[in-house]
Amino acid sequence: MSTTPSISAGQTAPVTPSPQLTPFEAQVVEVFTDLVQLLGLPKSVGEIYGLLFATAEPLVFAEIERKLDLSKGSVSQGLRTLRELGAIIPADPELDLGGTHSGLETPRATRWVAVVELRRLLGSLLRERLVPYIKRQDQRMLAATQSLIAAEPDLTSASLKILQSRLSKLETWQARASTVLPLIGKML
Amino acid sequence: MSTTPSISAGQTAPVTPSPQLTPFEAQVVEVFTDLVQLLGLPKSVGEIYGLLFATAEPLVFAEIERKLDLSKGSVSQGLRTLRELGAIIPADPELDLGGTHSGLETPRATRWVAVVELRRLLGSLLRERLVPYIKRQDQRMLAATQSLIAAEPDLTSASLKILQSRLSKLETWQARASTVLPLIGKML
DNA sequence: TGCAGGTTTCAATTAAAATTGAAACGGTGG
DNA sequence: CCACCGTTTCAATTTTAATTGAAACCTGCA
Repeated sequence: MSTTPSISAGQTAPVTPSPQLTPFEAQVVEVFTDLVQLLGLPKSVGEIYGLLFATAEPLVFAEIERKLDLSKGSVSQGLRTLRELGAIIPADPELDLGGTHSGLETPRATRWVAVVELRRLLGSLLRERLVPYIKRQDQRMLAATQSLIAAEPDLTSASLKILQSRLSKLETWQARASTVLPLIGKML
Repeated sequence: MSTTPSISAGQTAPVTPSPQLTPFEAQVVEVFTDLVQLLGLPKSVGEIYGLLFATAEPLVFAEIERKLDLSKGSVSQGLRTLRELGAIIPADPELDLGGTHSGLETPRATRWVAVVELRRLLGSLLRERLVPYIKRQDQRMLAATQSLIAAEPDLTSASLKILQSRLSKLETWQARASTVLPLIGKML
């Protein structure tokens, strides 16, 4: 499976050593490491997703570890994150059903595949990251409003007016976000 | 090191010192530090914008520095970022027009105000961050496609099919993004 | 019960940002 | 030309986040 590796001299891959990756895999991995950093996730998460995206067959833990030259810790953590985001799924349904039908069954490793449907990815991103964020902000806005009320006597009425209008603007943003985002999630 | 932060004797304010801020200001600042970290910008940028958002009158460099207890460097860098994002503007139009009509004019400091219109903020965020990002990704996708073509002989035709379909899916994402985002920008 | 992969945990380490502060840079009025 | 004020620059530092690797933890099997 490995194309002739070890680029050796010539083009030293600079930032991304990509030791065990084909050029194609390396390119795709780069696409996703970049995307993932835009989203504020660790690079390793992008590498793992990128590798799975660039690979037709499912991969197991150990292959990911080897091809990307990552530690077990990173792979474990990265797979967990991607699983939680719904960006990867086990290739084999959880079935135990077939029974213990062979002698050479060692507890086989989970084989992972990338979820490549944009709607699913965006959907869970919204659900997992934006929605909790908005919840947090709602709390904060409430607190801010109360602080403003408490401060009232200390402000000129002109300032108060302005600040009130800004706060209400913020609340509008919030409201818009918390109605629009779930909607988008549904629409995808 | 420090497993436990070792509270020791210091009465130094802990995580959120907010030394010179009213409770209201502190709350609003928190809202924006959080938002800004979601966007992958430095915290200080959120603090500065939050302070300006929470203040009815324009503020000058020195006041920001003092109220947020930031270094000159951070304030300068933060103001620059916010300016570039179109999130703040000078309160006083750049006018020199009136002429040098007074004797007590020291080179006055720029007074900054927050831009509070969501559409403007989102618009420039799209323009300044997402659009350049998409440009970069376009490049990468091209490279990836070429790599795949180059690798063709090394792949089973089944794998090749799958990878080609994934790539084209990626390209679709890209295309959608690069048409939809500018559109959104306009619509705001 | 013991063993053998496979995976997770978590303190220590390393890498990556962000922040600082001192020095340099205008530009303006004296 | 000089001295001053507001601002920017940038190397050094600090802070924060990601990565590592060894040990613990399953779980099914013999």
